[in-house]
Amino acid sequence: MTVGVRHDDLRRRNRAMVVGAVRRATQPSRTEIAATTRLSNSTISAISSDLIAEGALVEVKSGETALARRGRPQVALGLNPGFDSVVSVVLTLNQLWTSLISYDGTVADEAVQRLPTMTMGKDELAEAVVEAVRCLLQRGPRRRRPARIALAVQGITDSSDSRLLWSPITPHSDIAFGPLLEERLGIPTTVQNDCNMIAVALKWRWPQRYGADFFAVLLSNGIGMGLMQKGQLFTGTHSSGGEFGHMIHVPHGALCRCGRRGCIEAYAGNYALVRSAAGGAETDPPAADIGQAEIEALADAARASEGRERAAFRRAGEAIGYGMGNLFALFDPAPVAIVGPGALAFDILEEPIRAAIAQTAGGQHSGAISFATEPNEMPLIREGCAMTALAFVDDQVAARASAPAAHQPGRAMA
Amino acid sequence: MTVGVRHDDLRRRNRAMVVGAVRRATQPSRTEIAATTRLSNSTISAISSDLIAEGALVEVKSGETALARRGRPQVALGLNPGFDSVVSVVLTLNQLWTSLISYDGTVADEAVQRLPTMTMGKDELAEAVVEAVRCLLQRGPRRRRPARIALAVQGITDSSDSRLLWSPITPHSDIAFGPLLEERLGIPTTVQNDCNMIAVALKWRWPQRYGADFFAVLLSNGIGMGLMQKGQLFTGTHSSGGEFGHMIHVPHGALCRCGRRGCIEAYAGNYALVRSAAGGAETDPPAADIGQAEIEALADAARASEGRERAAFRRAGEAIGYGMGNLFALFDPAPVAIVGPGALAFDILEEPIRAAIAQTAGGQHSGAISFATEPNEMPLIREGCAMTALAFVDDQVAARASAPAAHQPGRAMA
DNA sequence: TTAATTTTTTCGAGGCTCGAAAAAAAGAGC
DNA sequence: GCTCTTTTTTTCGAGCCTCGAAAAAATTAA
Repeated sequence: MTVGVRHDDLRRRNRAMVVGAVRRATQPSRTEIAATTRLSNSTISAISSDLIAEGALVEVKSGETALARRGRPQVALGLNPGFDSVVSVVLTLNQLWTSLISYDGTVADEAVQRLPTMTMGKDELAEAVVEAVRCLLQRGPRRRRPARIALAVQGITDSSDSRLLWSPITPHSDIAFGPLLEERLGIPTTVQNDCNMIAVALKWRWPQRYGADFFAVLLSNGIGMGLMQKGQLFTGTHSSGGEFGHMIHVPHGALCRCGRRGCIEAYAGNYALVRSAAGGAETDPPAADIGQAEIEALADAARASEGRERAAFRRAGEAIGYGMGNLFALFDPAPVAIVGPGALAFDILEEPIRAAIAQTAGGQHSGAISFATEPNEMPLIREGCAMTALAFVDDQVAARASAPAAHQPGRAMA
Repeated sequence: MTVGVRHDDLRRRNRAMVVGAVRRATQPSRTEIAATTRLSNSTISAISSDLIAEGALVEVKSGETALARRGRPQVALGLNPGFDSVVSVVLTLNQLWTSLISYDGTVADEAVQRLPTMTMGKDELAEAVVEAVRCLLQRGPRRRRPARIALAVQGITDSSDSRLLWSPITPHSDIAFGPLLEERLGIPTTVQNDCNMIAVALKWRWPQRYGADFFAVLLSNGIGMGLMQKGQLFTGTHSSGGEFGHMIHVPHGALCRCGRRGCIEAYAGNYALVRSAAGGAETDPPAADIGQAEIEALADAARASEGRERAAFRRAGEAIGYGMGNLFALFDPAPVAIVGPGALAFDILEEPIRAAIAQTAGGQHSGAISFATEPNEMPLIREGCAMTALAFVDDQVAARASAPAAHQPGRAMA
């Protein structure tokens, strides 16, 4: 913050507080908002009446009177679903999910399609995304153009959240999804890392479990991580950062999908489990796409008896555990969410993970570290993506200095 | 930020901006401050006249007219050295440095003493620090009590910056320096990690080289790191964090001073170099305090010919390089400062460090990463410590709502 | 129907920043 | 030495913003 705070910044921030309070709480009254924001009732009254006049908020007449108390009943405020909308797009290996989200966060429409991402051309892939969004927007009732698109992809995005720098789902690099979608559809677009979206979603869904500090580790074909630190989503300085899966576990170690040697992913990714359980050499080339069934069969075999499968999971757990220990050395220990297909094998992974953490700087707290599992990552990614897009709209709403109110009768001039 | 912005926060922030601008720039004029803060001239005028009335700032009559231009000459504003003072204390293995710093950042007095930190009792050590500060304060001319003490130590501090949780310079853990010094001397005290202070100092000294993002790696008997990310000093959530030296380089690897196996320090710390060059086993117990001369002899031997010494430095560089590569995977690449005695051997370390980084996720930029060396870490630690203490005073100054002005004539009431 | 209670709005006071104008403090030119 | 020009700094009124107190509104309890 090198720049001074001007007078209008104050209003903007307090408007953001009010919108944020309404989004976080479920239909709070003005008095409740005043309590959580610690602003005075008069300020909340002024700001909320502005926001209602602008159409962002609505007074909700709850049919069931919440609590028949004495006194003037509280008036619940809610987000006006029709005020605006956003699009959340999730691009995974061979699949493309699109959702239309109302301003209040409800899903208005949704679509999934298959897409051969690995074999498509660069432009072809980008155009497919444009087309999918266009299709989604055209098939519903006639609506205003959404205010924002958020696109989540596995891989590395740039710091301006507009480009996909690298991803395992496509052989192409540096795809400018942001500028392209903006040009073709006229909608500002951000590109986000999928694991970061998982972290965002976890915080929204279970704010008491996933508070200011936690790790979300995605165990799937690749290994990803999203990290909340001091209440903020952690990102790199030039990119999405947090490339946990490609931290080096063993120098000169197993061959990774990324071409390097000894990455955590090269021990804990699905392809690594298959390679290791099959008794292949660590330098055998990684398989492309492993089916979920194959991994489950491996896990069952590992549960059944000692053998190559169990050893493979042990090596995977060790890689994850040492990696997490290194994270703890940097960030300090925090709760961990194990997300994705790998969560189904967490019963086999937990012991080696904890054993490895105990060997690291985070080790003194090894027993106290809480793990939770969440096998299905897709709903989280979509939800995080939607909330990220909505956060942009909320910022815009907060910044919109009490709208010019042109052609808007019923509003007295001061 | 869950709490609303009230009206007085605005003034507080803008006062902080002005104080900060004066501290950063060298005696700027009001107009220059207005330019850097983007506040209006009237606001700067009002705030700076308040700050002058309160005694924090002074108008500096520079003997040499900076630039004989036409028009009313600018009046330079400076920090009033006599306004307040702070104490910076640096506790290292067997040494204790204390400095009295004026509000303008100049060193008013300074003292060093030897101290057998490894053999002293817990209370004894703490009392020695109290006594050293008391001694420093008593020997000069009679002054007001300093506003703040900042204590820098190698090791891990807690998140409230008041306790030393663990340190290699003493066998004791969890020493409450903060509360103790505050109780005994009546001066609020913060305890800080030494490498974090190095990072702070680098940013103050060479803001263009060490800007918003850089790593400061201390190579000494132990391995430490301070990290600036997005303009902020990086710290853990419960502790000072950033324990680079105790990230695991090789699982089940060499024995570290901390008792664990395979830490980066166990390959790159002074004791590790000596152990490795002597042909000792990786599990040989680490030596306590290695003299600087011994390391320089090792480095000379390594420069002279291929052999065990050169191999030791190569292993050290590899450990550092892989560790930095892992940092780059999380934070993204950034300039690196190699600080401390190890900087003198950087000519031998650079090649293996770069080679290792090239094997990691940060590898694509391996050649572009800039290294700078700074062999003498003590001045940096003391400087960072002083600036940290002064930052607290600046915050207080900013928060002090235009002082009651009691018994202060010559100030018209509005 | 009246009293009590709680929420929400209204209103004036006090602060803060800003732009414009005025004041201040120099050099330039004659 | 005097006036004009230029630049910095201060002054002053306008416009916002938040706050506390009081008023208004909307309900239950008696």
